[in-house]
Order: sequence, then C-alpha cells, then structure tokens
Amino acid sequence: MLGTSSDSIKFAAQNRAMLQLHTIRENTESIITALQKRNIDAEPMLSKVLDLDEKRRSIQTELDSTLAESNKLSKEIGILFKSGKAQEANELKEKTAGLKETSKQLGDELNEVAAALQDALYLIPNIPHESVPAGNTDEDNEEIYNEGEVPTLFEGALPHWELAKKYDIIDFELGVKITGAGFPVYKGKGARLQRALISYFLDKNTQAGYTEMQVPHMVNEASGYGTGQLPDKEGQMYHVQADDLYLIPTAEVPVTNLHRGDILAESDLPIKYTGYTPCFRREAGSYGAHVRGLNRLHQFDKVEIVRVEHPTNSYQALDEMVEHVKNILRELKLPYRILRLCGGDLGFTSALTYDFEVFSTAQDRWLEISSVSNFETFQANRLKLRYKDENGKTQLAHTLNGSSLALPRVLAGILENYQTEDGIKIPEVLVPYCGFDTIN
RNA sequence: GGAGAAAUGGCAGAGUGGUCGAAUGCGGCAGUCUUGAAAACUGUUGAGGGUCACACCUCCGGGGGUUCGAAUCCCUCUUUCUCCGCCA
Repeated sequence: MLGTSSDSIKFAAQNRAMLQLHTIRENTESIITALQKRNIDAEPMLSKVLDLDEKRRSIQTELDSTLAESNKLSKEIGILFKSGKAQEANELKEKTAGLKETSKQLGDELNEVAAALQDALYLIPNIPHESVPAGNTDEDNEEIYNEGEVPTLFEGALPHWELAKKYDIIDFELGVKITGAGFPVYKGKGARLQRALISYFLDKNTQAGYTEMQVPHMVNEASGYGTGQLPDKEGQMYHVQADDLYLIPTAEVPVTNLHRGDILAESDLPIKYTGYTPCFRREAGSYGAHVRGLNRLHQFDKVEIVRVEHPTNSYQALDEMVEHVKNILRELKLPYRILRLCGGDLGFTSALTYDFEVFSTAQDRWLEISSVSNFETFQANRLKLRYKDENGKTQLAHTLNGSSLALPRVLAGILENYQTEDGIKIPEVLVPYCGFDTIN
C-alpha cells in the first residue's frame, strides 16, 4: 500500500540483518550511496570506522596470542607446584613477567581504539529505506495520502491560543509563572479534554492488541544510547545532573529499552506496547511564530505505540501502524495528510518515517501530530535486542514506534476545527470520555 | 539515612586460589518408545570477539587491585533482601 513491496522488504531484511561492522566492511560503497539521501558524505566517517576496526582487530589478535601464551605457562606452573617441582615452577614464573607487561600495554591500546571505534559508530545515522525520497527539507517530503474535509469556519474564527484564553481552558502565563515558557497549565474542561484524549488513545491502542505499560519518566544514560537519542540529541534532553538521569523526550525511550539486552524466542515476536507519558524537550534553537500556543512545548503529553518485530515482518507492521493512526484520525474527523519523509528530514535513527499532519484551519497550516517509523536493526543493534531464529542463531530484531497520538496539536486541531460561534464542539467519540459535548 | 546479608548460565542452586565457561536439578531443543501425547530413557543446550573452518581470546552485577594463575582474596560502585529510622 505504502510503496514497500514485499520484494524490497525481503531485500532490506537480508541486507541489514546485521547492520554495523560486518555490513560496513562488506557494503561500504552501497552504504555511502544510501547515506547520500541524507545529504551526508559518509566516506570519511566510514573510512575512519574501517580504519579503527582493522586496528582493533590486529591489536586484539596480538593480545589474544599473548594471553594464550601466559595462560599456558600459568597452567604449567600450577602442575609443577602440585608435583613438588617448585624450582622449575619459579623459573617459569620469570618468563611470565614480560608477557604480563606486553598484555597490559596491548590491553590499554585496545581499550583506547575500541572506545574510539564505538564513538565513531555512534555517529553514523541509519540507512534510509530505498523508498525514502531524496531531498533536503520538509518541502521535499512526499505527500502520499490525505483524508478529511477542511471545514469552512465562520467569520472571526480564532487560532487555538485565542480560544484557550477565551474559554479559559489553557493558561500559558500561569505556566510561565510556575515553570517557564512552554509549560502550559490546562484548566477545567481543558484538563478534562486532555485526560479524555489520553484515555481514548490508550483504549484504541489496547483494542488493537498493544499492551499498556506505565514506565518511568526519567531514564539513565544507557537507555539514551540504546534508542539513539544519545549522543545525537544530547542537548535536546533535560539532564538531571545530580543523578545523571534524563527526562524522557518520548515514551519510545523507556518502552523500547524494556527489552535492552534481551534475546527473545522467535515466538515472542511481535511485541506490541502502548504507553502514555509526558514528554520533555528543551527545543533549543526553536523560535518564531510557529512556536506559539500549543505548537511547540517543552512538556507535552503523548501516547506512543512501540513494536519489536521479526525483520521479515517489520514493513508490514509499519503499514499496520499507519492504518491504525489513520483510523483514529478518521474517528476524530480531523482533516489530515500523510507524508513520507525525505532523506534530509528523516530522523537520525530511522530507516523510513511517515509523518501525520492535521490541518489547523485557523492557522492555515499543517501541524505534525504523529510520526511512525521503522528503525530496522538500528536501535536493536545498540540495544542488543535479539531473537533466536529457526536455526538457533541469534539475530537482531527490528524496532518500530509511532505516536498515537501527540496531544497538544491534536488538541489545537480540535479547538480550531471544531469551533462554532456557540463554543467548541467535542468530537463525538470523545464525548463519553469528557462527560460534556461543548466547551463554551 | 543507619546496621547487616547477598549478587553465578532461561530459572533454581553448587563452587573460597590452579585442569572451572563453571556440578546438579528444572526448563528448552533433538532422538528412542507411542497411532498421537504424557511418562521414562539418551543426547544436546550461555554470550561476544576471532577464523574459510579450526585454534585461540574475553565474560560468574560494574570498575580497579593482589597473584605466574581469581567465580573464589582486597578496594570501590551499583543493585537486591532483612532490621531500624523517616515518609506520600
């Protein structure tokens, strides 16, 4: 449906079953070509990696044989002592001194090179799926679907931040007082509508087979590296330095890390989770009119879906997730479109991403409300999230996630598109969750 | 926050300086038996690096140290449990 034919899926799965050193070593050229879609010249990066890799292996080999020799001597010494030949044993002991020195040196060298290699590897972004269009900016994203009527609003219709004030449902100034800009306070029916949306989304997700999880809102450094926020997005996360913890920018981080280091049985797949969490983002560098109101916040609520999949099934899973989100927006009767992100706009960790955007009628612009991605083995490789295949071999799993959905812009879309001269109508599906059908 | 105990393979649980990547049991897998299943019996069963394949190397919570040699001894950190204190 979305241009991921089964042939390309199979190819992708095989080609990247073990993305990283093996793959880089054997497919250097094709990786460089693929990364050009991200407008990256990967050649220097990769040759540095290959260089360090070669160095690492040669030091490792040398170290291994030194250790092998000293292991052998130690065993002999043990046997000699046991059989009472203390003098011969002591003679052998002297021979080990040099080996010890050598292995210490080699060990230090190895650590250094291995760390440098790790750092270099962490800087390489995921390889875009072949369906990812070339391009530099969001202008080059490819619209692949749209649905829903854009309503014609009455004269004097307002953007959501005006509506929020008019009906006293969101107080941005109050948030500034107690915290700062970008931390709104939801009041009365506004707060209730938030809670209704969270419940509604979670219900939709659990009905679709996702298991609801409540996870910590802070994570440690290892989790940040696992899903790829670190080191790439270091400055975008709130860092609690006293305890070296990060406030989560999305539930993707704690939920996907649930399986960090696991080796699953093939029959455990697929794993499907959903979770509601607040999300914290520093948004360093954002500015201008597009950050008004709910458009861009430091703290916002989101319900996320996460899947761990068999490589042969991950693109079908991606399509299912897209269909699932479509369904929700259809029920909310919001006009939306789906974009396939171009190489330049694609996130660091993703192989293929579909963005959902709701049309904000009063602002006359599209607002991103969901991002659904397949990471293939990229996160799994960092997470060491694997499964045993039918031959008993350990393979990297594929991970995926998507918002279903991010609250603030859905809220903005509802407020703006559902406004009437008599107040804001509540979408039908949300009325049972809200306990009211109009905000006035 | 204070005092004590502990951390070993999917799980349980031995192992206190040498041939231990690690007994044993359970679980898993394969086979024998069976129409099939269960039971019983036999075999097999951690991860990573390295190699064409072997060899070989690393890993017994993390890091460091002692030693020719560490799962075993020492230091340190983390986590868990018990008791005390505090507390939504």
